[in-house]
Amino acid sequence: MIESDDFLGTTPIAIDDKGRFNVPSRIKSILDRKYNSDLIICVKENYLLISPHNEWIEGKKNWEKLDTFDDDDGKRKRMRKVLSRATECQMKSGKILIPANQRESVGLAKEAVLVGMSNTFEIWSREQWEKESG
Amino acid sequence: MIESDDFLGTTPIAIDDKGRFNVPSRIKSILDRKYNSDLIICVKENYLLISPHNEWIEGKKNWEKLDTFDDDDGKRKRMRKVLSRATECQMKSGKILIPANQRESVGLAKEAVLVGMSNTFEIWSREQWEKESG
DNA sequence: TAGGATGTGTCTCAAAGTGTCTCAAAGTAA
DNA sequence: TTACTTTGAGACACTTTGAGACACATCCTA
Repeated sequence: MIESDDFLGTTPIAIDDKGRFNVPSRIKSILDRKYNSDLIICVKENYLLISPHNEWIEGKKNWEKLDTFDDDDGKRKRMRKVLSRATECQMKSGKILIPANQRESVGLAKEAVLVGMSNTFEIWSREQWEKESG
Repeated sequence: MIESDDFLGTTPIAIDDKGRFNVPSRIKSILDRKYNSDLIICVKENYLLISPHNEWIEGKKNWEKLDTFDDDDGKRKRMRKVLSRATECQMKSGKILIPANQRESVGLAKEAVLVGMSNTFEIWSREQWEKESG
């Protein structure tokens, strides 16, 4: 099957009682084909940002250049905020487990939404997503 | 048969109980000849916009690059707006399936209208189309 | 070392998606 | 008109997907 290499679209997902969700088949097939099961989860303002590990490494090449003289109020501050709460994770048995503290950080309950963002994807609680998109 | 390379005209189509429609032969022959079966469906205000995947890739070349740490108000938000409303799909067995949530987004029931728009085409519910064109 | 919280593998069943056939209607050529 | 071809709606059986359930594993702390 010929498919695009981009994460796209909005898919409602259900988070189970252990904090996992089934990776939608469209997303899973892109991970299988273009990347692998290794992922990085970042906590952003009101959603979670999930990158394939390879994409993370790519991005890192850019922000690693940030030198020690950058002032503390700008980008460095934002980076610290994100990196300090980021974790590695893996897709296992077609599912992704979101650690409890990250779920709490963005108020993820059972009903959630996965939003494709080209080379990464985001997980929103349904409430937050309705605010964002509505 | 004289064949144009452009999607043109207005064709009534019937959406079946699973959410598929038969691609009108005029449209199908343009897809077969000039493009292929890979498509992108975008949810617009009150209709769906379907582009051949190639056309989408062309547009994508101009996109901004996203950064893990960028603010959520700027380019990320703009990009999310576009990407979250797009889904890729394929014409299969001469039919296109419109996912349930996209059908709901624009109120597509059984009676619909396909409108050619040169290098893309649109799907309207009959009611919306009558408002738009009438 | 027992018991809770967290994390993992696998199964089931309904819903979503897919391939193919039929038949009547529309279109086309002689 | 008549005979032949193409088209499109519907039917139907099959496959894939995803939510939920459940049993088991691991880790931590008391």
